[in-house]
Amino acid sequence: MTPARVYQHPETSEIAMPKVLFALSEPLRLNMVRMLVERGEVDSIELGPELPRSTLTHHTSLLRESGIVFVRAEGRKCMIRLREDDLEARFPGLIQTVLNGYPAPVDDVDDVDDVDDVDDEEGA
Amino acid sequence: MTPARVYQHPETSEIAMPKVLFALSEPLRLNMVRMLVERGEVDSIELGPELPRSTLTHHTSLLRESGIVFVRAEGRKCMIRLREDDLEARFPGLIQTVLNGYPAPVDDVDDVDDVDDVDDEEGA
DNA sequence: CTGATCGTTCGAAAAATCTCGCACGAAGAT
DNA sequence: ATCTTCGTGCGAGATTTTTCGAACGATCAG
Repeated sequence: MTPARVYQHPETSEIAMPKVLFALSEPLRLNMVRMLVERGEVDSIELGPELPRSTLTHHTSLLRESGIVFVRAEGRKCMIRLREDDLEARFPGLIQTVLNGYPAPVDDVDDVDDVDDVDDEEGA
Repeated sequence: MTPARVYQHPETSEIAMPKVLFALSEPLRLNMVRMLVERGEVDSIELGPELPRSTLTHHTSLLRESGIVFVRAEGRKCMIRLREDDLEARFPGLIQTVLNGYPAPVDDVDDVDDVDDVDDEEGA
């Protein structure tokens, strides 16, 4: 099992607030982060099934390089998950605070799984 | 006393998370926000004494248009303050969470008192 | 009034970012 | 082996952002 593709990740201490905020400042990436919070580790393609592959790689790379997500290769595909512990250690409450202030797009209604590992509700 | 310059501000409900995050994603502007939290309302020039005026206007305008600050003309100069209540109502805890994760530059030593509380009276 | 200072706007130039087609190597299926 | 699918890197083009000088009106001191 030699990992074919190796991904570079910043150390926890290297994660910088401006880079993280910039990564989160795009609705596309912010929705990706929300999905990661809700679903845990996901196949990269789930983050943007209708995006061109090179575009998707661009956004996932940016999320990875800013320290928001951890990426690992599994066979052909790559699995992506939020660096929850690292982010929580470095910027406590940030992700939750941001997501609370950014309503999920209503057009996404296909997640009917019992996903209540995330805490509490969103108002309005 | 007709206000010479009038500034457009987004309604509280119009303040959008992506725009706010983008505005905060630049160290320059993030430091401005920190100063606003610490000092309350300040003369715009205090936010960047060494910046060209047009550059300063650019950044303060961006902060204003994203809903982060309130700007008012007073004589020749313009006074800027954080929209604390509006931001807190819309994105509870966001500003504090972000600033907590972004250490102040040690370069700046003219900081008077230690920053322990921020929700206090700081009026001029 | 004159002169100085301030913030804004315009314009242009530079830098960064975003999008996406294409070719390539790696991995799985047959 | 071949064929297909996947992610990545490259390159180009488009869009956005950043910077800052110059000109202008407004304000204040004299």
